Amino acid sequence: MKKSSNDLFKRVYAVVAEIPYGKVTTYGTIAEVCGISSSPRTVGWAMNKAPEGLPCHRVINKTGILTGRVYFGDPDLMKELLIAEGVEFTGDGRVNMKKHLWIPKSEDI
DNA sequence: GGTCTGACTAAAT
DNA sequence: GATTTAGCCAGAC
Repeated sequence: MKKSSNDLFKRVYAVVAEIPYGKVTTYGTIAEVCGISSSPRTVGWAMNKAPEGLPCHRVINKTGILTGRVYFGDPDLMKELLIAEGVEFTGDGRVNMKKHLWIPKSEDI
């Protein structure tokens, strides 16, 4: 009975689901908390299959760019959602993670 | 069962 | 300074 990987997915979903309102995080941060700091791709890939109700729009890349925004169905939907939550954007179209970057805790999972 | 891709990141060229 | 490769984990074909 080792579930091996399924547990990893649960961690990723748990972290993303714990992102507070008006906050954002990065794939690398989530991966690090999940214990796979070397594979942030796995986190993003999990987002691809993320179930509904998961605020995956609060998960962005380290540059602050809304990656995978097209996967929402509307390329601007992701940005609109963050703006609606009070997240600030820079003139470059990037998220002001300096103020809204939220770092989860492994003990919180 | 082997191969490939994938919403990332960092280092190397 | 910008582009490309390499690394990693897990699922889909």
